[in-house]
Amino acid sequence: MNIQTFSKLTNVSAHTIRYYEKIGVLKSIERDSNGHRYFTSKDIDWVSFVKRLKDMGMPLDNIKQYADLREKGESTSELRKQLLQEHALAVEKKIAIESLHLKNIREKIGFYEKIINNNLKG
Amino acid sequence: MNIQTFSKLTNVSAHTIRYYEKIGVLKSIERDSNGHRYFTSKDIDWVSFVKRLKDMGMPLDNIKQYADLREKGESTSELRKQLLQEHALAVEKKIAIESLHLKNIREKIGFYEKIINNNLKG
DNA sequence: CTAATACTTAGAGCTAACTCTAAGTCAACC
DNA sequence: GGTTGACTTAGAGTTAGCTCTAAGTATTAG
Repeated sequence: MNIQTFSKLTNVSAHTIRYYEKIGVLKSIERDSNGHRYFTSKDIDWVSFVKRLKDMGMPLDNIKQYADLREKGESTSELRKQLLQEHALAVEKKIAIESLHLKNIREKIGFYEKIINNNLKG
Repeated sequence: MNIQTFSKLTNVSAHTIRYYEKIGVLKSIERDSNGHRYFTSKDIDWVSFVKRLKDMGMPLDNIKQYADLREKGESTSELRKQLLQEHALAVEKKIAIESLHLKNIREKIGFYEKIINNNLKG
């Protein structure tokens, strides 16, 4: 498929796709006789995975590292696993912190409810 | 206290504190006869709250809105409560999404473990 | 009195992650 | 055969949130 179709299927703009290729997050994208990129379903899988990592707050730099390892083949499985494990831990911490903040905000909301109730009464 | 002391106590750089004042996130910071800012414990409380909102992913623009309402006094309590409630909901959604992603990543890690075990076995 | 230090301001610079522009090539339709 | 439209590239521009610089004033220490 061409870049437009790929862009629609992945929900990533053509600009961003070229950018990802430039910085090495997308690798070995093939070209046709015109020099136009063409994409396969494997590329869709990879971009979906990249999006997941991004959504979890992994910077593109780290994602690129992962992509570099992936390119080197199966011997890097252990390293890639480690990268994911480190990130999973970081996400767990983030969720824990956010939950704590959420609790604090809920308390603040409770505080506002008291004020508002008192105003209504008094 | 002066900006350096305040910076140390809040863990926010003096540059950032001036920036926050400039964009309206910090308001009514008083000045001494030299025109130097001086801060009180109330300012510490407010900056701590700002940091909490930021840590939960609220953009400075929204925090400024909140600060604007706060400046107008108690009549804006209901609006501020609403702002917080909206954000609390957004954070809940974010946590839910991150938890789902985490689950997916854990699956991927399990997949790597299988590959690595198979390789060891031969 | 001079040097060091803390503050002031306006505004430039930085980083991440895009996002867009300009200039150009190439194929396809009428 | 011209023009429309999709693609190409290098590189500039954008946004958020800082972060730093330059130029200047005021206080303090020796």
